[in-house]
Amino acid sequence: MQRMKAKITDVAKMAGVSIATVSHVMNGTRYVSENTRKKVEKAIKALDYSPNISARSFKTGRRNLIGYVAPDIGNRFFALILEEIEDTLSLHGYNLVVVNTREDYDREIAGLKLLTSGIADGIIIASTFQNYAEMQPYLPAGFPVVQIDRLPAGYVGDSVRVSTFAAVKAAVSDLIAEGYTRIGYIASIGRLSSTVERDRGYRQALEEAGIPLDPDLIMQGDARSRSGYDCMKKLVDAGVNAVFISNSVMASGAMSYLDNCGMQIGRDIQVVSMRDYEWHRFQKEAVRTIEQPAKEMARLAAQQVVERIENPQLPGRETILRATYHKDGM
Amino acid sequence: MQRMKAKITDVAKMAGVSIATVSHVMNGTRYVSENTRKKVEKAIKALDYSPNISARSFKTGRRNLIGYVAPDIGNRFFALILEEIEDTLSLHGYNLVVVNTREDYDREIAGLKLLTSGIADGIIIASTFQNYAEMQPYLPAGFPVVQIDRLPAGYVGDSVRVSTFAAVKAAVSDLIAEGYTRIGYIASIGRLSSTVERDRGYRQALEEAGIPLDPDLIMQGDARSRSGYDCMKKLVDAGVNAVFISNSVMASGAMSYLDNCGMQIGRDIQVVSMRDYEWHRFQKEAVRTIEQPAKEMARLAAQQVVERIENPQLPGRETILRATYHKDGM
DNA sequence: GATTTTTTGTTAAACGTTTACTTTATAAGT
DNA sequence: ACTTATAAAGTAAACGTTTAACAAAAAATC
Repeated sequence: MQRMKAKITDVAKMAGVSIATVSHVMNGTRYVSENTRKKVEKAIKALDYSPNISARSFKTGRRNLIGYVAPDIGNRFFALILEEIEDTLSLHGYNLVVVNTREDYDREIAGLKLLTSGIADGIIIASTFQNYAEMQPYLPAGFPVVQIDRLPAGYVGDSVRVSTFAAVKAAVSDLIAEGYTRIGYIASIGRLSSTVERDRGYRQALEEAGIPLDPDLIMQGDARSRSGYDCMKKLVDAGVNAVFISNSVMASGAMSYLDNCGMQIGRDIQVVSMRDYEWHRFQKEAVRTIEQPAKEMARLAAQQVVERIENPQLPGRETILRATYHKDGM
Repeated sequence: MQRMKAKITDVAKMAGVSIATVSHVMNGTRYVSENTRKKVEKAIKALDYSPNISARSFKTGRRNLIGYVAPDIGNRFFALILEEIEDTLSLHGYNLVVVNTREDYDREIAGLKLLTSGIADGIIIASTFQNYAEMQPYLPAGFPVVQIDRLPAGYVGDSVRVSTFAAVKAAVSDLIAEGYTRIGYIASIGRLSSTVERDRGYRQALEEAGIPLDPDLIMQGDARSRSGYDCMKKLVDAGVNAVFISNSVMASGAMSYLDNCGMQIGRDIQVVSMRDYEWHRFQKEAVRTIEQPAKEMARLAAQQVVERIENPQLPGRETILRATYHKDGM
């Protein structure tokens, strides 16, 4: 026979006190004399009692659960963020519910509906939507949200992201200063805030150096490795001696092509890529990289959503971190 | 002014029916005439009503949340499993709560306590505990649990794991057949079921070929890259011409050493490693690998926990998948 | 036309907590 | 000794659903 899980009334009965006292002992919401507290704690232990979280959540309206809505947790970048969010939240007594949207609008909407309907106390989201207007209907007014990595246009409120503009510009300017003039660019798809900045960085570096934009050196990739390979091929044919690749997955494909045709990075061509957290093997190569402080971003986002939950009056905060440019490999 | 979120009574009032009818319309738990259903649905839409999940969970005891307790979600292997579990669960209407234990016993216990106290309907766990007895106290009898990847000794119940014994043995036997006799082995730490099998595979292959075990060729690593590097160094000094590395992280370090001293894999030395999902770059190298069907394992575990929840009477199932040996690189 | 069955809805009692309000006992102030 | 303040704990009303038990109306059966 499997005995029923003990409830607060059982504890109260055993300890000879009221359920209110038991509750207060557990939550520390009221002073309870040393003596009775001891009794209650003993009963709790004896009955192996733990409160019914559902009942508590129902009553208090707090669930101590935060939703993380990510476009692709298979991507090392978002996985790293996931890990760090989980870690930070657990420090604050929160747990993490994960929704993987796979860059799909419907999945994102479903996730938002779900999380805001009473599952989570707050949400950290790297949205696939480019405009806030599209997601706003699914976020109840005042619901704690922190946008991470990407910032949908028109959004006002808490957000944490990394500005890559300066780092990209520095990297390209650096190439120019070293005498490279035919600098290719493999762009990533989308008009996400995170990718638009890289565009600006590349363009502005050239502009400031007085180098005209050459459309033949700008390739539009689709964020997949194969596409990086193909774009690199075209750029090599177009005679570039340096290239900036806006996405690490494409960089893998691009470097694969360079490898195939015997071009050595750092000698025959310069490569600047977003730094990835996946291919440690690149360490040895002379790839220049732009690193986003993913962990710190995640940590801040987690802290921010907790603060928002605990103090809804707080004004919205926009936190911007800076990417760093590494010239000497990864 | 921010108006209150609508509740079931508001919907009932607006539609001119009882709250019971509204509930039945939402859950399809009883036939409701076309006419009244329409009215209710209209009211739901008009009020933008969605049920309070906490209240529902509290009442029904179901939360539609599954816990995933993993030792290291920063590890690509467990991240991949996480991704696939999330995907499969969402198909069945469940969401995922993640607990990252970082191979820490206390964190695992805390996670189990939490998840079983009313957060989750079931758990999928890759436990750090080697003996089930150590974790059993934190799992209420009858609580739906599926052990994944690792099988604590003494556990009887649902589990999904990959047997690497045959593949490891095949790989080592293959090396022997090709004439390699000084085959090193870099072991991973711990007595986890998953690592013990690799041990057995290596030993048995040698035994069957009549090759005596040479303790000098067996290195005990600590599952970190640095350790792989050091062990490899010793093995090279000991004059191995082939090596089996029980852990992909250590393999990275080991190969790094081989690289450093100019040894080419496939020519100067043969390397068999657990196949990793991280270093795609290895593809080009002549590394032989042993692949675990992580995704399938995850999918099955997710299905299994759902089935267990929906049918608690089901007998426990132990699902064993087979790792595959790839001779021709990754 | 009376009885039974089916269809469609309603009523009200849970579920296990938290917490505002009330009570009792004890100490302090006059 | 009487009131007043303080300390410690108890009472009971929520919270928003689901669902068993019940009721009324309509349809079917005799």
